[in-house]
Amino acid sequence: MSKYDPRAIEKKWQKIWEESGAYKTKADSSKPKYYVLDMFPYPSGAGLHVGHPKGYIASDIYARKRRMEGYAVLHPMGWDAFGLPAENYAIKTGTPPQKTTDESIATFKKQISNLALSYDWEYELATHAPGYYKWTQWLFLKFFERGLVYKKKALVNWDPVDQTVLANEQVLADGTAERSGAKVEKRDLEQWFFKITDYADELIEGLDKVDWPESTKINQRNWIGKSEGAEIEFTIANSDKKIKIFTTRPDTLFGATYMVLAPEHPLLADLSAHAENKADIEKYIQDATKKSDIERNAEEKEKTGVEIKGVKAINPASKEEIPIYVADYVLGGYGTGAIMAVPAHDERDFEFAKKFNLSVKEIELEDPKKITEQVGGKMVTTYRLHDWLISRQRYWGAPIPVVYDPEGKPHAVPEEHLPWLLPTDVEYLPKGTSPLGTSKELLARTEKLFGKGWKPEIDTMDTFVCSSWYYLRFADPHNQEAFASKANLERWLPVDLYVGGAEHTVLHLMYARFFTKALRDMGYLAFDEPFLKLRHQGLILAEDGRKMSKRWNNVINPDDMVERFGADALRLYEMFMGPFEQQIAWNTNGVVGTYRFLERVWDMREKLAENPLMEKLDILLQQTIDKVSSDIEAFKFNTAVSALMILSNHFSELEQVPKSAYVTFLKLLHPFAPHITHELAEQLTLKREEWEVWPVADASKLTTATAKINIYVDGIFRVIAEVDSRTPKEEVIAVAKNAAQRWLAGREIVEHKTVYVPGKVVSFVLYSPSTSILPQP
RNA sequence: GCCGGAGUGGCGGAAUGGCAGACGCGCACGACUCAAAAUCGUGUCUCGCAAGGGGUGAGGGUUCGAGUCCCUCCUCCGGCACCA
Repeated sequence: MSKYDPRAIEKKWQKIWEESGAYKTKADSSKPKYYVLDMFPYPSGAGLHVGHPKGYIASDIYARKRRMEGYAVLHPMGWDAFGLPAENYAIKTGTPPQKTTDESIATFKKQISNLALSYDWEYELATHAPGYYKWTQWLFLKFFERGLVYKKKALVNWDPVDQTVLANEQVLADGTAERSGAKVEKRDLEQWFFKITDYADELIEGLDKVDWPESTKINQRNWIGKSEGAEIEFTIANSDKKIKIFTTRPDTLFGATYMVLAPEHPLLADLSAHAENKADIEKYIQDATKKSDIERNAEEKEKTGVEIKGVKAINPASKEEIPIYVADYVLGGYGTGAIMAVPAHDERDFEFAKKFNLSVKEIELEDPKKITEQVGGKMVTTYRLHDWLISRQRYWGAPIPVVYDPEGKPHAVPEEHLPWLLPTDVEYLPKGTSPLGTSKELLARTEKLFGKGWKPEIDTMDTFVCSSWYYLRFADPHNQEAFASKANLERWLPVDLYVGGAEHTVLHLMYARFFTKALRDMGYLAFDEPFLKLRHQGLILAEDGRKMSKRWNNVINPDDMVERFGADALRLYEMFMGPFEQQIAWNTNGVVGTYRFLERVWDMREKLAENPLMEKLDILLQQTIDKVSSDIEAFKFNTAVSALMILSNHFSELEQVPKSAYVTFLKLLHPFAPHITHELAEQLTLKREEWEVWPVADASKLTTATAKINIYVDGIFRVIAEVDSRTPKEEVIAVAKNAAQRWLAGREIVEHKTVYVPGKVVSFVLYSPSTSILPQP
């Protein structure tokens, strides 16, 4: 009797699968399609830890089940390859990002291959490949043609030491730059935007159609932040200037006793020119705009502000003159950047009014619509969502395919020049402008194609642009004529199951939905939502309960686990350790548990027999089929594995295991542990069609012939009686009465309160003078 | 502050309103062994010799029956955070 040897088995089968093309995507249009997608990873130099593959294992189990059910399954993997870590590494060492990225991809791919994830590697893609970003740029041009891309000035984080723009992620909570330690400032720069706000309403409504975690839907709705209210103009005394405010409470207009403008408000320069305290105002504005958003939030919520002295606004309802303030508790980026302050009805306004000794006016509420009309305002809808800023003053991204004529007017690079290649002759070290500005080749290329005095755009695109359409490219990743052919898009899209981290509840998932809707409106797609079913995996923490990190020296490498216990035991453990979406600490002893389970499954082949199924075993078998099937669908992998263990434990108790039951068990185990099940199927000389087929439970056998009746007396569970399932009600109650005699003796049953739940419960309620459950007769 | 989610053995966790603690880990004892490991077996919420009682963060409620539903509160985790 040979011992279970995962190393030998797994190596053998991985080789067979690779050579036979076992997981090639079948174009077979006679089969229904199913598209299972993982959020593609950023290939970092550190490699994988055991937490990374958790989602991949789950989606793989799902994909394997679908194949066994007769679907044509698309299950691809790729690389979100552009991004900051590779660039920062280049800055530090001078190694080109192309090189480090390709090395990281090779490492990731090798680690993933050890786990028998059934990807079709012919569908592999990477966003940094010119063959891919050509189409990212092409899509940019389509969005540009349609007016969904525009350029405008925006405030960005500026590092005065490194002389560069920083991403928000590179600014620490105290407002200093992560790299240089300099105090980050805000600068007004020309930036490219995607007009995602055009789709704000549809992005909210579409959420009702998809099977996503409720919390993710709520997060997206909150992020979009739709809010109904009114825009009302306040005139300025002795001036023809007006200030427009947004409010959700026009009914409180009479109570507006002062106004507040955000420090970024465009009218401020004008107003302060007439103010008595011009210098104070300018100083306040300067201090406030210098602070990063993060810093503005990190500060205690103590209100600050300055009055614009000598300038008054007129409340359009009460006609009273009211003071105007600048204060940073009003945000420039929301509504109109100005508010009417109603301290009687708003906590923040009240706090401010208290600090600056402003009057608080109690008022009667008006009808919102009527008062808005009366003062010449209008009802409007405002969103917290802003247009998507996609310019990055960075090297390692897809170049924005735009050139400027000698007058500085932007022009789209014509399609025939795509891919608009990322130059390689650049200085990575930030010098105050985007690294692409240091490329002689890019400038020469631009002048050669467009003429003397033309200049290239030197910003690159946010990497989220690249990942907003990769799920479309997977339908047809090698197409040179289009981002994907119509036929392939129709065949595979939308994604039926999408698995990935909960950290992407807002950005990536919303950008991708925006792309889908915009491309639908351009006629390229025929569906509204890209991801029909979405699930998030929970983090795997280290054994010490902290996040796995080199810093804590607590990282568990999946390669080591595969070496010790095999990929099958690792896969099983990651699914068994707890609810899929929950964050759980790693425990290597748990892998020992699933390894032992597989050992027992292995040893069982020695006691197979062509016996018929006993009724008890048959029922358990059918129940296991039913449970494992529905649990996989519901992403309750932990209880699915548990059900498999229960069946296997039952096999262990038997002298001989009926072969047919064992084969069914192998089918159910197969998506979880593909190597051992293939090996055992081969040893049993099973043909593909005999076992690589998902079993269906025989519903008629799911219920037992005898029912266990729980008997309650006075609300307390007492005893179980077994009866034939078909026994009529009166007879069951009679049996129950008999079984519970001990607790019923000498007491009177309230007959009409005897509860009978078929097949489950008989509950006797007693007359009881002491507790008076019911009124005495 | 607001919006989600969750509190169950020594640990991870299980439980369509119907036997709380499935399954796994750990631990204890036993078998095998010169011995250990591995493996197998038995036990493992708590009080009690037992019959029986108590027990799912706290308190109340609904119900024949509550871990599960409702109310109040506490704690933890995640997200948003002066959004007018």
